[in-house]
Amino acid sequence: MSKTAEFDLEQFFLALSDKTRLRIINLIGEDELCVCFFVEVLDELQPKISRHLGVLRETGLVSARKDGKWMHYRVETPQHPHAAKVLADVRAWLKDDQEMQRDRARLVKVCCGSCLPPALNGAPLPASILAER
Amino acid sequence: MSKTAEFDLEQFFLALSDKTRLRIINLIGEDELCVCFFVEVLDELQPKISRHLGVLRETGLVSARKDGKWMHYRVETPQHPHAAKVLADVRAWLKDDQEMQRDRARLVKVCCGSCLPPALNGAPLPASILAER
DNA sequence: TCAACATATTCGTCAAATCAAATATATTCT
DNA sequence: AGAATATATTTGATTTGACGAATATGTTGA
Repeated sequence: MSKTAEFDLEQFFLALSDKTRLRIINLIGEDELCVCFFVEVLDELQPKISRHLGVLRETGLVSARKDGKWMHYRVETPQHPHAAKVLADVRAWLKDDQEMQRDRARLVKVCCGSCLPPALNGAPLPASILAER
Repeated sequence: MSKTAEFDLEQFFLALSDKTRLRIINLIGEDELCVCFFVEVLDELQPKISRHLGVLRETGLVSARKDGKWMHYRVETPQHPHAAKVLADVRAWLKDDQEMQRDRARLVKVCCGSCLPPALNGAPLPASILAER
C-alpha cells in the first residue's frame, strides 16, 4: 500500500498564522459564505480579503464555489487525517474566542437587520442565518 | 469566574510554521533534550538552533532548564486548553511524519553508537534514550 | 452593447522573518 | 586566573509576507 501522502506542515500552519485568515475561517463556520460578507463584517478592503482567501484556497483549507458573480467559500476537511483533526480543533477553538464571537455576532446583525447595508443588496444570505430569520 | 485568558492564536501558529521548529519539537518528544543534540542531529548551525529555541520559548511552547553549561529543553503544555489540545495533536502528527521519524532515528543512532560524535563528548544523554541502552 | 457590480490580480512599498558570521556570556576544567 | 566549551545574542544582508492602490476579469441586467 502507499504511505500517507506527505503534507506540508509548514504551509498549513503558516496559513493559520494570520488574524484575518483565522477570522475568515471562523466567519464561514459550518456553512458557506459569500465574499462580500467577509468584506462587510471584517471591515477590510476587498483586495485584502481576496488575497487571504487565495492563500487559504492554495493551502486547501477552503474551497470556492462560483455562483454567477458571487463566490461562496467553505472550509474543507483536509485529506490528511492529522491535518483534519488539527483544523477541527482550531475551528472549535475559534468558537470559544471572544473576538471571533464578536465577528459572528456582527454577521448575524448584518444579515438580520431590518435593512441590509447598501453594499450587500442582493447578496446571497448564508443558509445557516436564513434558517433563523 | 474569570473568562479564559485570551491567547495569541497568530503567534502560536506562527511558531509552528517553521520546519526547523517543528523538527525541534519532534526531537524533544516526551523527554527533555540538550541543545547540542539539536545542532548535531538536525545538522544546523548552533546560532540558528538557538534562535528557533528562543522563538519557541517566547511563545511558551517549550521551557528551558539550565544544568551547568548545558540547557535542556522540553515541550510545555500550554495553559490554554485549546492550545494544549492542538499542540498534543501536532506532536502526534509529527510522530507519524516520515522526515520526523528519520530525525528521531538519527538521534537514537547518535546516542547509541559505539562512540559519540566528537561534538557530543560529555553531553548529557536524553533519559528516554539512556533507558534503552 | 454598455454600465454596474463582485471578485481577483498586479504593482510598489514596507515590515517581519530568516540566515550566516561574528561576538558575547556563562560555566567548567586545569 | 586562563583556556575550552555550551549557549545566546547581535549584526547586516536577503527573503518573504502583508498592505493599499490601481487595474483586470467576468457576470448581470438595462
